[in-house]
Amino acid sequence: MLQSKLFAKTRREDPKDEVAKNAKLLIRAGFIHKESAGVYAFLPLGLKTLNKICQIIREEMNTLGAQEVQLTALQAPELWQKTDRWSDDKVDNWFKTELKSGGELGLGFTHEEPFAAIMSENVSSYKDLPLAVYQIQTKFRNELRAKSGIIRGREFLMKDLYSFHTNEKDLDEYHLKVRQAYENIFQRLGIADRTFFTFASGGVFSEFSYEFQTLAEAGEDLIYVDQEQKIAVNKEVYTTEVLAKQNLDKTKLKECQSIEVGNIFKLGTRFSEALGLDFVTESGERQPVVMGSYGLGPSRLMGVLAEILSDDKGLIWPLAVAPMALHLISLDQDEVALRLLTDLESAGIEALFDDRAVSAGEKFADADLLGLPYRVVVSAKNLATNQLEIKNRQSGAVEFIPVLELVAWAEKNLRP
RNA sequence: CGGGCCGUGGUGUAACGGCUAACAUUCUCGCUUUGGGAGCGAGCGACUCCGGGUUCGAAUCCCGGCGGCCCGACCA
Repeated sequence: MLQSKLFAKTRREDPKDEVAKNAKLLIRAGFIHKESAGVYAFLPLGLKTLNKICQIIREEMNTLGAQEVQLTALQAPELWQKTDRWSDDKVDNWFKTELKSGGELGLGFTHEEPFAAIMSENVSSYKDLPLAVYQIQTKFRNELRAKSGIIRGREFLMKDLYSFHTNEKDLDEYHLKVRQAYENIFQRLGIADRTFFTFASGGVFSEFSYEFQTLAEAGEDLIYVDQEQKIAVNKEVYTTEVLAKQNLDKTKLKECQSIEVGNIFKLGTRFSEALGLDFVTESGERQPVVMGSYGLGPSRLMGVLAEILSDDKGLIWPLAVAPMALHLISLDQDEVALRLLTDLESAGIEALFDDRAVSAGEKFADADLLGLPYRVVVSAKNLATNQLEIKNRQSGAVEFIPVLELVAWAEKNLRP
């Protein structure tokens, strides 16, 4: 695609109303637009990256056998009153609105209730279980204080998976599978080595909940990491008792700042009992369904990537989620570059060609800021020896290849 | 929700209570230039967040509102 036509302009300076690195960089690079505190729009490049993150999550969810659905953001009070989560005293981050026809609706901040309710229409026998459904949907939370750019917004994208089982044991087994799927996702996103399965407070549902915490200086959470076992304990449950229970040696733990990128809750029968979600067993008894829920925030993940994979010049996207793989820069060699772009695109390789009439320095600076994985320079100097220069944004490594081999190089190096 | 700081062209900043609100950048046009945000010239672009007050006179002082950021609290 031609950069001159791209609806996104880079900025030279940091926005004054942001402190978080992820927001500063994403705004400067034209990936997102700030609408108000904690509310961000996704522009073409940002949306491409967000969609790629979603697609990776989707593939792993589908591999698990979960089915994708889309529930509504608008929520009627009745369901939530049954589980005692409608009142502002119980849940303080609802966005609620009056209906002109009378009555009230809220914007969903999570979806245990509607999922349990829908399932009660579809599950009646042990033969219907187990079952897992998920959605990737915008969630709304009326945070008292939004902060950290797109890492903690009032409107954000969330993948929420819910599983339904006949018994706890089945839930436990499924929980391990989801855990593996999450590990796969973090692997593909390039943050697996710094992301830890973490024990956290179970809140009202159970003794523990489980989180996935990614180490980052900008993190809001404090966790205690056991590097060998790749396990951590959130500060909120960091007690001698818990450590003993999880077989963790206090002297081996390291205190780290981190960002919660995913979570798993064993819900048990809290929601199914309240909402009448039950099934008939083989022996003809009626029992409540056992539920689990599993969250993952695509937009937050994007913020985390911006936060930890960037440098002082700008963003650095891993190939798997970069809006495009290649950034073509022409130094007064637009014709050749344009032909290369056409060749790449007809081979199905996404590239951005900086065809703007600006100085070389500005093109380089912007390429660094946008952070596409590879920068290809087409210049008279290189063409004199019939070569192109390819620079890896992350490692800084430079290689030269014959002009005619660009597509072959791309097919070899840019395919997942 | 408590505490602190702050709201000036698209962006980033400046301006003692007093001239036509200044500078840089972006943008437009022309020239020039192309290996790290190059140069010259000419332009476009702001009722200084909103409402009230003090004053001969308010971007500037006072009050209220709204908005932003940070610390804390909160965070299925």
